[in-house]
Amino acid sequence: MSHILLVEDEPSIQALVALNLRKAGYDVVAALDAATAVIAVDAQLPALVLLDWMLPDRPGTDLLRHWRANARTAKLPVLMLTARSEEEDIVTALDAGADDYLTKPFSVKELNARVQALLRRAKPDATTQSVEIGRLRLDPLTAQVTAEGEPIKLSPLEFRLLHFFMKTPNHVHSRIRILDAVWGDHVFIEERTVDVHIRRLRETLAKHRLETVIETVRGGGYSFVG
Amino acid sequence: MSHILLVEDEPSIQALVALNLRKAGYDVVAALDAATAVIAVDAQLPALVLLDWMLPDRPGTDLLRHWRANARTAKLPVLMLTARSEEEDIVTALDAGADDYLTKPFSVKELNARVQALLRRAKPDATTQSVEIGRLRLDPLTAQVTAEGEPIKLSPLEFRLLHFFMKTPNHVHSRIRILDAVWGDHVFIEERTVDVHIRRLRETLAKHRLETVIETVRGGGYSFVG
DNA sequence: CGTACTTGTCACAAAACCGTCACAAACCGT
DNA sequence: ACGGTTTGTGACGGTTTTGTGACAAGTACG
Repeated sequence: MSHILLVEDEPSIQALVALNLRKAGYDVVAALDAATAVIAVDAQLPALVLLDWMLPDRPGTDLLRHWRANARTAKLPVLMLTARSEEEDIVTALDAGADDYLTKPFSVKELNARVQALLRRAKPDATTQSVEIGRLRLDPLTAQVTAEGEPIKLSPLEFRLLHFFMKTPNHVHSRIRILDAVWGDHVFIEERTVDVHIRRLRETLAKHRLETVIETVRGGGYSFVG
Repeated sequence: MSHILLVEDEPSIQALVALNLRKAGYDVVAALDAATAVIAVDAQLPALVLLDWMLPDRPGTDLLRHWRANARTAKLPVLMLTARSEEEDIVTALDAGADDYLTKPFSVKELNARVQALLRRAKPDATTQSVEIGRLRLDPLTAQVTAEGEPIKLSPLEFRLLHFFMKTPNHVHSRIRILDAVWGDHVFIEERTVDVHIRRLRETLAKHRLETVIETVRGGGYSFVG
């Protein structure tokens, strides 16, 4: 369920990489230029960015520096894609704050390996790690939720919502925080919509004798009790 | 209430936005150009600035950079208003340090939502440190109170009240002080209302064999004994 | 196309909460 | 013991917050 942003202006490469990453189970958002990439990151912080060295509107390193300078995106894992393996380029890339680089042409296998490595390294915060609390188990990789082995069917949004709660059990989250984390920073959504989705989630969980896991904290928000 | 500075040179938009914000209960100060805005911020730091992209004397981004460079105004939440949704502009705006942006034309509803979100996000975190006194434990992060592990259910107000007492045990607090700290500085509430909530709190705590933790100090107020 | 599913929003219902009052009880100095 | 003052308590009405059912728009998919 990891969110990957691919910033690449060459359509053939973009298609190839996106296809492979999707096949590997990642959620891929593509951007053709730096401006689009900034907006995409702004809307939802991806787990990883694949960033092409050459972009039509701005050098990739420039964009990278921009992200590094911003607190919210400072630790965003970035894998740079460089056309040639010129050492100078690589130095510049790492200097700008790239976590890793890959020179074209690269094999699909190598790409996947690097991506996985970066995601794993960047995750003390388990986003690909499955979470298990009480009788509930949620696996982001396979997008499955089970209660004592029995699968529970959830909509994508409900899944993200539940995942968010299970990542920090017993913590109270305000509706604003929930919106930011589950929907994305820049969405324009009614706070009360959270309530509705909480209800739907509760309803589904209740079918598996889990009616008490999500608790209302009046005036504060909701929390997962475990 | 919250003080908002609106920097916008077009009278029609200024009037519209100001009207709506005032109706929403904000205290709005308007500036027609960058120079006036600087003076206004200098005079009183607003809780939020709505900054137009195009100003007669200076670009809005320029003004924003000026603020960001100054310690006093560095963390001032700024919501930029851009005329067109040109991605280029948005990038520049965020680059200059805008906290959010809004493209004209925008709905009143959306404006309010963004303003509210920014103000809420800017609010300093409430104390998240948990307090433990005797058999009682209060954790603001999870909004839970427990007596030897047993959860105690409290209303939001009771929670804040208890938290206040536990932060300074064995301290006598007058009703006025309690009102200021728990209800807020300038509320118009009967002093005796404190008594009622103390009673309710005591009642709940009594169920957990904690009937003696809140003591009455005749003529002085109440105190938490620990 | 049509169908099933997802998602955001609304309007109303239900529940919880809060402030206040009136009166009872406790306290204090004399 | 007494009058005045302070505090405790039960009850009540109004307000705020949350739950819920319904609906419409959008999406995916055959």
